[in-house]
Amino acid sequence: MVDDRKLAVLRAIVEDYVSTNEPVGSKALADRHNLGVSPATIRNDMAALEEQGYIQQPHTSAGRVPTDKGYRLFVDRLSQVKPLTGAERRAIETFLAGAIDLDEIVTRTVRLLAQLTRQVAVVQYPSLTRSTVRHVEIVPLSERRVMLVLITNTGRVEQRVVELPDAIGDDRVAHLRAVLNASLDGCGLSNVPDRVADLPDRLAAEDRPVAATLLSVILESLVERHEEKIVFAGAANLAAADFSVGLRDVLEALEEQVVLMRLLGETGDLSELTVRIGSENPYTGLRGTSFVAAGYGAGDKELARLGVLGPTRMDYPVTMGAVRAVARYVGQILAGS
Amino acid sequence: MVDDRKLAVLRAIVEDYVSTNEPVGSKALADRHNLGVSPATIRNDMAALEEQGYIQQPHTSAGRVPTDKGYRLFVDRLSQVKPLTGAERRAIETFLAGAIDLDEIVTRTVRLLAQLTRQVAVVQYPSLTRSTVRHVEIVPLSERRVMLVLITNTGRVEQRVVELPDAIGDDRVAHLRAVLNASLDGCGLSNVPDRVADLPDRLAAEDRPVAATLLSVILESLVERHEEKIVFAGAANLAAADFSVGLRDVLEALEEQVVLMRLLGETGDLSELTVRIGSENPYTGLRGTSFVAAGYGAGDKELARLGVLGPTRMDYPVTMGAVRAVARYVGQILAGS
DNA sequence: CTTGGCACTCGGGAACAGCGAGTGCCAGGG
DNA sequence: CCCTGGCACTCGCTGTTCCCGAGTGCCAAG
Repeated sequence: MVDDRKLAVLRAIVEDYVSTNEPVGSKALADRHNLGVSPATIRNDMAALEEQGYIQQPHTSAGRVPTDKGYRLFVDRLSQVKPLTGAERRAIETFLAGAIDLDEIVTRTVRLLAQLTRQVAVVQYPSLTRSTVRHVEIVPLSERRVMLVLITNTGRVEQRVVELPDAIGDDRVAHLRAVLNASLDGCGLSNVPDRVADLPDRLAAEDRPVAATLLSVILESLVERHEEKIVFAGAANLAAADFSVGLRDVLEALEEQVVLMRLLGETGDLSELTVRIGSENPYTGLRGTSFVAAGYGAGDKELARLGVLGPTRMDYPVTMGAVRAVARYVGQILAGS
Repeated sequence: MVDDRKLAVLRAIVEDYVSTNEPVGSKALADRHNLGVSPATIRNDMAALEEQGYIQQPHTSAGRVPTDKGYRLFVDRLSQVKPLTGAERRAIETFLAGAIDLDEIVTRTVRLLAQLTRQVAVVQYPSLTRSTVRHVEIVPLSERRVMLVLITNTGRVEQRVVELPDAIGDDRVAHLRAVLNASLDGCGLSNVPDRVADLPDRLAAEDRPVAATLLSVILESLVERHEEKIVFAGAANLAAADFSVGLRDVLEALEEQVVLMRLLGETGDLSELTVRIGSENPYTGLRGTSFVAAGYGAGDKELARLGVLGPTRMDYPVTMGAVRAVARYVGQILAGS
């Protein structure tokens, strides 16, 4: 039913369509790829492929265009990820190596990815919930106000000003700091609630109200603040790609954190590439676009995800290569810092 | 030469063109505004206005369209800022009041402004150089690594991991922290270099290498890091405005921090509105757009700027009203927190 | 099963005409 | 001196028509 030659035809159609952006006809196929058969034969195969929903005609008597289903087959069985060139690898390395803090790593990554793929890049900040506490700092601002700073092993820093129920001196601050760090150091963020459950009981009575306030702030705003930060870059590339139709919807989707989270969120294994094509996307405004995502992380733990959004008609092998490579390099940088 | 009636005609042209987005002719003007004169008279005035460069014809025998010079005159002399409605004010207030830290204030502000004006909003983070040190924190991570955290009076937190030349114990960390805070507390960031110039000399010899390292990091990366962070939102509104021409250039400009800085940078007085129209913009990609900016700050110090980017054909009075109002509210929020 | 041939379809571009909004100019009137 | 109505003119826009050619589906022969 779908013999090898039909698959070869489908592959050729996808490749030609991606590079020319025009419906591809049987004759052009026979010319540009040496499939060893005549246009007429190709036509028969194309009819079969259309029958099964892999390709379709925009208008009667125009060439064929791959459907989402066709791209899916192409990605799953007909293509292989194209590795980057040496020059590209070196460029990535030097570009990312210059970053000095987490913010800059993420910013540089997202720009790099956008430039590399000439599409829209999306990067999620390393997830709080999957990282561990490296340090908790309490900074007195005035008698009844302190700043809580939580530092994670991924270099992320969350801070928050807290109003205290009692005035508090420097020595008590130091004590609380020591206690908090003793219980939380190295603790996975998702385990924080368990660890601190009985903390107030183990403190002197006078410390309890303050400690309770601080803990509730830590829990509510630092740990349970699931909303991961997501940034994107390369929106200008959208305008260059010709699909002006729906551009507005795509831009809107990009500014909706919720949509981005759903795009990135449904996670596969670390460094597995996820490709979501056209109507497979979870948001109607993103039909007509495909998303290539990968997880990244230090060591073997996936901390967050990143990806590239572009027209369904994109060069999947190249895009997938770029996404995979960048994900790996970011992982290395994070592990090393 | 430019008598009152001609100005009235110009005003009418701008208003009509803004609301209809079509070149406006003499007859339509006479109908929709009661200028008390006939179309023929208006035609004469329009000829004069065109002669002086305030309006122009896209094609022979089409209506007239304001030029940049025409908009400039309109903004300077023919319009007055339109205050927001009560409902809008309340919406701003409640929306901004919910913000918990600086990041969120800025994020909410930029979205609010984009939504309010249906254009692209640009907000600069409160400038480091104009704020003062509230606290310096040194957090030991390991024997030879510490994290430096600088907290400003605007709630901004800058952090950085530092490798030390010597191993250092907790007590020496505490000492350094105390010394640093003693000299820097309340100090304007631009004065930091002066304040710390002779610090190493006043320390014990064993502390000097470490102190020097820390100070150089503070100076280089925290204080002298002039590059202010700038964010934008509402790019989708660009696609809605019909000027698909040049959209790509505009998007590119928005992703260039440098361009944004130049847009915002040339500052007027606090809470003075700055309007830059079309070709007055410092970047070629932004011809065809206008930018309305205002400074904001806590109290009477301008900390940073924010603004709105849209097509030259924008509703200036309304946009200016929104920008001014949001700038004021953000100032209040910052002052209060 | 493949291939060449052939009639058919239809989107898209070129050429063309008519409409109508808008203009500039001019002569007459307050 | 300025305003006004009238009038001829311009020219972009729209709808129509026509033609071309790429591409197809089908069929009969190898």
